[in-house]
Amino acid sequence: MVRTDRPKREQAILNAALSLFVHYGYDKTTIADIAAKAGVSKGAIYLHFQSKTDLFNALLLREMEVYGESWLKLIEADPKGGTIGGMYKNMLYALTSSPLISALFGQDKKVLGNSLSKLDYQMRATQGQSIRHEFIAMMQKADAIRQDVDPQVTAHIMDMLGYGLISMDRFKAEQDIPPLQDIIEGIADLMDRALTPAGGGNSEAGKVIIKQLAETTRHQFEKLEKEKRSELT
Amino acid sequence: MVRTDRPKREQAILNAALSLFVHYGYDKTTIADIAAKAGVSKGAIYLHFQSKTDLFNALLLREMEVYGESWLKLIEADPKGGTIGGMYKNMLYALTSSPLISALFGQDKKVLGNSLSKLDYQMRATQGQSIRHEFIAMMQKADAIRQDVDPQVTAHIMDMLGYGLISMDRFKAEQDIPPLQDIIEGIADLMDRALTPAGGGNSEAGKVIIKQLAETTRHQFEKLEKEKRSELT
DNA sequence: ATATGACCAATTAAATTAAATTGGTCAATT
DNA sequence: AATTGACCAATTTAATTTAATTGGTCATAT
Repeated sequence: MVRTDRPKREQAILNAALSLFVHYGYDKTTIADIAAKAGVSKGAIYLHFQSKTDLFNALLLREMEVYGESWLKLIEADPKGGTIGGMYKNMLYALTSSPLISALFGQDKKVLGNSLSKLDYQMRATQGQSIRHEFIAMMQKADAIRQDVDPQVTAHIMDMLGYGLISMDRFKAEQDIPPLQDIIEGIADLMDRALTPAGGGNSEAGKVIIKQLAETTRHQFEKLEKEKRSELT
Repeated sequence: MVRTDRPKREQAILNAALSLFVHYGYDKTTIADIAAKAGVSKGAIYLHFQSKTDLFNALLLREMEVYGESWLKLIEADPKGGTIGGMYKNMLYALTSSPLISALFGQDKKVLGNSLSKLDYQMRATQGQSIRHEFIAMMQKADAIRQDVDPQVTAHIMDMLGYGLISMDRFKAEQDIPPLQDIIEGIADLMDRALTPAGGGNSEAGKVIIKQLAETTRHQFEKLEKEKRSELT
């Protein structure tokens, strides 16, 4: 059939790949599996992607864009989006809504497999995802975070919580972990109480910075992926 | 030599085992290694311990006692030991000062190896170590923690931070991690600010509960180990 | 033009065998 | 009575071979 439009089928392939990668991991998922699930032939995959790695990269790029977009949307919609707790909450929600990004962030060996974990994917994820202390400093300058906290330490603690959120299941039994939503809300509350300046701080200025961060992060992701793609030609 | 007194040599063996286990892991450490390092013969090890597993259990028991003791000592000495942040800080300090307990708590595969991780060591460590929500509830009753926090969630967040503290190095590069002490102090500060009731709360009552907790934990450890030892006879 | 799937080289996994290590014992020694 | 270290069965690790899988191609079909 000549009528199948390419973009649509490309998305179908990526959708198939996403669910298979997340479920069975990169290594255990074969091109044939993806083709079958997407309802196309094996050869067709190679009409869209140069290689399996390239396919994974493309998927990652798409998911990162989804992640960035959903984060931005949450920020826009949230009246409390300008506080540090609100910002963090939205980030975590966005993060947990994307299983692939979560897997990357949590360095899920099962999903990443061996061929991929050797590459610097988790490094890129870490760089892209972890809270930069410069951001905390900016929030301080805008009076959205108390002046007397150490940006480095605060950023690191936030990283710890992000990491813990998606990898505590390796450590605790499922039934001992409260619902994800409750944890996220709890963390946000904790952050707000501990880090908001006396008097409430400047939530409006905070929102501007946060939106900036979300956009920068998104661009960073795109750039990283574009680079990777071209370098693998 | 008949003159070597048993307790002293037993400690020497445990000391040797500790450093070797932490350095090379359980599997890669042989009885012969331990004997050599402790300056005794291989056979002598079996004059003190029934098996390698038994030796490990004995070591664990000793280290848990050290941990419990050092925690209690820190609580006693700390004028702020009655606040939730102070309590947590002391717990983390005690934890990080014991490499074996840390390895267990962080489920360090390298240290625990394969033969041990199959056993329920980490489960026991988790049970013994993680913050019980009942404790949070007690602190609330004593007005040492705000009434309107969810004990389950709060306990879990504290677990996340404890876990993150000793396993973030798997995730972030060494140079991106602030000094341990700074992180611990930062967490303690965060906890205090977010969880202390308006007006400061009742720090004295808190201290009593915390001391109770430390002692209970210690007893729990002992009981668990004693059980394990007898059951392995 | 597009799409397919049989086909292949190359990698990976499984099975098999051989070699080395090690937890634990005990006769000999002090 | 206490301690040792050579010794052994049993398990682990390493090496080797064999079998299966899979990423990627391309002649053929639509």
